[in-house]
Amino acid sequence: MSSIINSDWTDPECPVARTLDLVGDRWSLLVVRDAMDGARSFTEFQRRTGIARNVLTDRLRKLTAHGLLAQRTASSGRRQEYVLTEVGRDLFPVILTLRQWGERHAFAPGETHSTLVDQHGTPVPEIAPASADGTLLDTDTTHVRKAP
Amino acid sequence: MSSIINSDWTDPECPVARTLDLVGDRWSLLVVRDAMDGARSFTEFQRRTGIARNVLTDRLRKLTAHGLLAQRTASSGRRQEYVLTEVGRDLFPVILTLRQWGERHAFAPGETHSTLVDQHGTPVPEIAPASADGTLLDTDTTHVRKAP
DNA sequence: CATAATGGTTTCAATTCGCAACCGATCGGG
DNA sequence: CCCGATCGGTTGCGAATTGAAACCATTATG
Repeated sequence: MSSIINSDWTDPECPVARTLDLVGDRWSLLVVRDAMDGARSFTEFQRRTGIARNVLTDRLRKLTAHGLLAQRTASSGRRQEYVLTEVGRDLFPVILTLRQWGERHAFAPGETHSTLVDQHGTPVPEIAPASADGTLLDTDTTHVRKAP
Repeated sequence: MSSIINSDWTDPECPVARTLDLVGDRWSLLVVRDAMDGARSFTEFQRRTGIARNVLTDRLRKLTAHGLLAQRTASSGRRQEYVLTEVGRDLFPVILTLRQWGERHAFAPGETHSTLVDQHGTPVPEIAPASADGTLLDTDTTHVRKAP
């Protein structure tokens, strides 16, 4: 379908661009979202995302090739399953901030949506980026320093 | 080029999916990244991202239509410019977590990359999602609760 | 006035995507 | 053990999206 290895980056020195080169397409992050919420099998990913099967094949392979997913034999039986690696699980803050932005801006007031809760059923608080001294940070108070 | 209004969501009740419906393509988040770092003009976005001009036209229009960018007349002169709205600026945590994941996992050890710093030039600390009581949260300690 | 830059639009070829059909291997029930 | 269902894909094809380049009207600029 398409090449699995991607070693020419859109913008090699920008970490944002590199991340998007790896997971910044229409479906990869939804696959990761579902993996975080318990999906392991091809069919389960397909059912949850609604992605076309050939495209899912491609995405699972790419995510695996890039080390975000691992394919291992299911505990019982011979079936294979896809599980998040530590690298893949580390996308948690990305999925969480996407979720929180969506909750704030992509729903009409009063419209219901799913929520992320912790083990006690308590909703996860909103992420608020802050500097080391605790002051809140945003676009106006930060800037990119180019690599040396 | 393509329809500007998007009112049939991939997965209507999931905020992650809704956000990705709005900005989850190859280029939109890079446009937002550059807008956060000072780009305002068509040419400047084109130069920084390297995106094809017709696609850039489409993305700027979509981001504007969805309220992440606003098109206003530049302070001096007659030229137009694109600026982030409050909604667009609120993607800051998303861009930041994408950046931090990239820094951790998309660079070889010792490879240099740009860095996000605050007003004092101090690097922005890593985001660590935590529950209200302060315990760190990750994929294993949270789950999605479906809308009621 | 000539030239260049800006902010696009148009055209066209190449990729990518979505859909449906197909397929071999396995599972599960009778 | 046989039949049907399920799993995990692959294949083929038409449609949609993208990328590259050329073109163009409207300002700036020397």
